[in-house]
Amino acid sequence: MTLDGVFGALADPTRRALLTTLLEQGAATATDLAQPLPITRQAVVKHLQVLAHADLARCSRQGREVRWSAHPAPLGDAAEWLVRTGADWDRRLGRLQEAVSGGSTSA
Amino acid sequence: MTLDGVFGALADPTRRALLTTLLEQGAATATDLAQPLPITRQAVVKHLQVLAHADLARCSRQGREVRWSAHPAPLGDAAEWLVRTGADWDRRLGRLQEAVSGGSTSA
DNA sequence: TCTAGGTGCAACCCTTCGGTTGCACCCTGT
DNA sequence: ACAGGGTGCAACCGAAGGGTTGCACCTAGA
Repeated sequence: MTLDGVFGALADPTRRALLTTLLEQGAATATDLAQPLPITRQAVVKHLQVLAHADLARCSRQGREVRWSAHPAPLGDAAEWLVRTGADWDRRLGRLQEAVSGGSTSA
Repeated sequence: MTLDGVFGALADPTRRALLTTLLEQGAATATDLAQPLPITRQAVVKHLQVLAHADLARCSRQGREVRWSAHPAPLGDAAEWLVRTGADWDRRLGRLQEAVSGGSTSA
């Protein structure tokens, strides 16, 4: 899994909105998704392709329509990275506090 | 808190590396951070400024040096967004499975 | 005081990104 | 068959991103 792709995809508010919309509605076409937005269908397609490149969205053709759906599994990997990084810091902070306020004066 | 800034800052592998380095080493100057990297000190400074803009890093002047340190609190907010979004999807998937394989045929 | 190391600022380059437009293509329904 | 809606592709544009270089400034230390 590529953290670059996932974080990069989530960095854009329009893409986060598209992702949540897909999660709420289950599946939709680019045309449908573009309608309430102030941008073109083509722009939405580009955003969806970015999401797809991060494996956060997938598309399947049905007749002349292309239905997009969310695939939030990589969110878990990204969350894991965040929590692990933050947890490491918490542990380090805990050790630092121990060292500062702990029993022995020496570090 | 701005998810744009945090996710955007984490989208770059160099910035993630800088962040983890700061978390491991506690604090460092831009010159120190740039030394093992194949990029210029100025590039590192720009990356650190991006991290600072997302409130993921902070700097303080000490004499003629500027020491940078990590501030991973926003990671928790970003992780919360990820988990919440993923959890929503899990609940929806659970309901869908109930509707498909559950007792009553109507949704 | 003078030298050297660390920093900040500004200009510049090339690439990527977000977005638009125009057009060709294909599927659907009458 | 044919009109219409949905899609894909390509070109184009302005802005932002990542990176570099050059130089001025300031602080520490001899």
